[in-house]
Amino acid sequence: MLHMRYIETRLQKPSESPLSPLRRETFDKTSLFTTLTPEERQQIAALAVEKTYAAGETLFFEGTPCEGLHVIGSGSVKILKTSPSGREIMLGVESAPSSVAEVPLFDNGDYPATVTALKDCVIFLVRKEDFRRFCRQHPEVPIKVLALVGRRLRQLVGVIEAVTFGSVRQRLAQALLQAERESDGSVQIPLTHEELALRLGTVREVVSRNLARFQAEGMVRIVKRQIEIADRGALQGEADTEY
Amino acid sequence: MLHMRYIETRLQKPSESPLSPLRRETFDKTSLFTTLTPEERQQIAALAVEKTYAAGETLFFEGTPCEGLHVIGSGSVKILKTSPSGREIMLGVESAPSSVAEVPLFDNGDYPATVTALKDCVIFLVRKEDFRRFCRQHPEVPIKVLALVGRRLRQLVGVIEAVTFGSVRQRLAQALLQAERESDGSVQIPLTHEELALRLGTVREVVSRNLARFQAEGMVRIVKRQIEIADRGALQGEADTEY
DNA sequence: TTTCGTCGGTGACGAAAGTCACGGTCCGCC
DNA sequence: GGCGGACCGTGACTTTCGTCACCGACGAAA
Repeated sequence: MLHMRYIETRLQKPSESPLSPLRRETFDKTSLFTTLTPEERQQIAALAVEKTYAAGETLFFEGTPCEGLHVIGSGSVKILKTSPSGREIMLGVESAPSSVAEVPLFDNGDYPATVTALKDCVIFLVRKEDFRRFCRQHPEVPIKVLALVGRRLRQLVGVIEAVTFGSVRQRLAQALLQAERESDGSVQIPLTHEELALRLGTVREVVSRNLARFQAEGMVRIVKRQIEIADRGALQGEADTEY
Repeated sequence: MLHMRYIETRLQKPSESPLSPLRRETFDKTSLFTTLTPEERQQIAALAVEKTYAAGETLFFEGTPCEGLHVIGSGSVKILKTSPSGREIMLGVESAPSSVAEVPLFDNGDYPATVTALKDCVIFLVRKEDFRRFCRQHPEVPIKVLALVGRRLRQLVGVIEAVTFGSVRQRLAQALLQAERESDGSVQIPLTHEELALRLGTVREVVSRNLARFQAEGMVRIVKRQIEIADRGALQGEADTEY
């Protein structure tokens, strides 16, 4: 079996050249591999190619063929869909330790969405064939992938609900609260109006106006072009208004 | 091992009481189980509970706990999300032989959406624990589930794109073409304006007006309250207008 | 045939979102 | 300090949606 030979040569390497701490740590922590033994995690970790992206760079575009599983070692990324006229809508955010592009690994399609770095990122790319082979040898892994994909699918359903039945005002409130959570702890929102608009699938002006309303109503404060949350409770109420 | 005892008792039944033709056929045809041997398919088939639903009945509601995998033996269902104010948006359609509710099987959450029968249906319900146990014994199955969930995830991304960037007019054109495909062959669309509105996440009046426009433009004909497609090409063009 | 319930058409209106345009503000850099 | 680029605020306008209201058309059942 040629496969076996190939795997063995790849898998013996790590004992000769030990894995970087970040690489080891990443594969230890990411949810997909928690059921494996440390040795097995090293095996899969050794297969990955390390890549780095600066904030703003895009990892891949929707509609292009899938290279493999992108495991996020550090930093965070956003998953988004673009329209030809330059608008965008954000489908989700993933931060280390996590992964993106699980879906096209199994249905042999192209990437369904674009992914770009929010912060500087280190990504470990496990090639499609390597990952699928690994899955065959470790049947627990696809189960974990399913759990992850399930979570993402739920997020998507939430987005659909918000876009279909909700207003920009509501989605903005949600986005502000989420952004606050992402920027762990600080009430400051490190996003421009334009960036918020792209997350929401709308345009800058609409975000500006809605933020102005929020400020007038005392829900947010804008000092020196910095958005900060003034009344989390009120915003939360706005966010989960039932349509 | 208690598990083994349990499974054995369940699995011996079929040889004593043979499975119904529909049941056998369903599990032979549905994509999740194509990699199994006929005997294995019989095992899983034997675990299922048969249920029937009349058109319009709902199989389960979003937010309620997941019982198991719903395999569609005959008929078709729609997957949808509702708003408290009575609006709906359709996330997808599944027809026999297929299945719904794969996701909550693996992430232990509630159903993410509601599913109701479009036509009279026979459903085979495989209880969650049974299915998960079966997955552990047959690692090919989760892979197939992943492929299916992947397809659904792509559909969802498509819906998001359509509602975020598109107009009702465009989505209506898409829905008409899709409905035509579902009603295999006939140009007649067996849907009321209200039903179309619910599929699109809008309201009846808006659908009526847009249909009237389509008719004025010669894309559809409405005779005796029956919508039929008059100019498929033009509709298709309308449907995939880039935003 | 009458009746009643469902479905469809349409006008009037208001609210929200998107577009265009332009001027103002902040901030880093020469 | 002044320049320039990115970012923000806002007015004016259009279009699309959704809502309300009401009437008319159709068809099944009495």
